Amino acid sequence: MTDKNPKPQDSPDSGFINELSEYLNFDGDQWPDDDPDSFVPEHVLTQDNQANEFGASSGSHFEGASSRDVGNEREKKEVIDRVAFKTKSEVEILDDGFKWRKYGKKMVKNSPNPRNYYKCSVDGCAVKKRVERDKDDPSS
DNA sequence: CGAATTTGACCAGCGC
DNA sequence: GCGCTGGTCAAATTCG
Repeated sequence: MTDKNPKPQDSPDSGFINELSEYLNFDGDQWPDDDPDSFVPEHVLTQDNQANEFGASSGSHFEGASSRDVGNEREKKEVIDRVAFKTKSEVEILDDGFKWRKYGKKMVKNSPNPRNYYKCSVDGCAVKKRVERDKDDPSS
């Protein structure tokens, strides 16, 4: 963890900020391949085959920051952290420990399902989230 | 009453 | 240069 936190201050909410660091931890080079369900919110663990999805077939859907090959100050402040992962759940709002407020919805041609845009509504948290259903797996 | 959600419109970037 | 797609904002509405 280096500069993952948008606001590395000693605010009273540094408690969940610290939690955020743990969630962003898998953006680095150490993906929990041996323990894919370690970063899965317990709320998602409603099925029994979800853990298998993470380590079996969906393990190649992870994409780290795209600004790695640049090696310059190109967009280091714009693209701080970009993590893509697939979860299997009936609900779109996964409780990562934060409050997500929906601010937009868009229909994408890539998928018959609408894409939702969420923003962290917690004070000091400027994280944005893009959530869309898998066209092959509406539950994902 | 306040906060969250919804939906449409607007803007920017990219491809042709 | 124009059109298209994706992303964000803002006003109105709904729910707690």
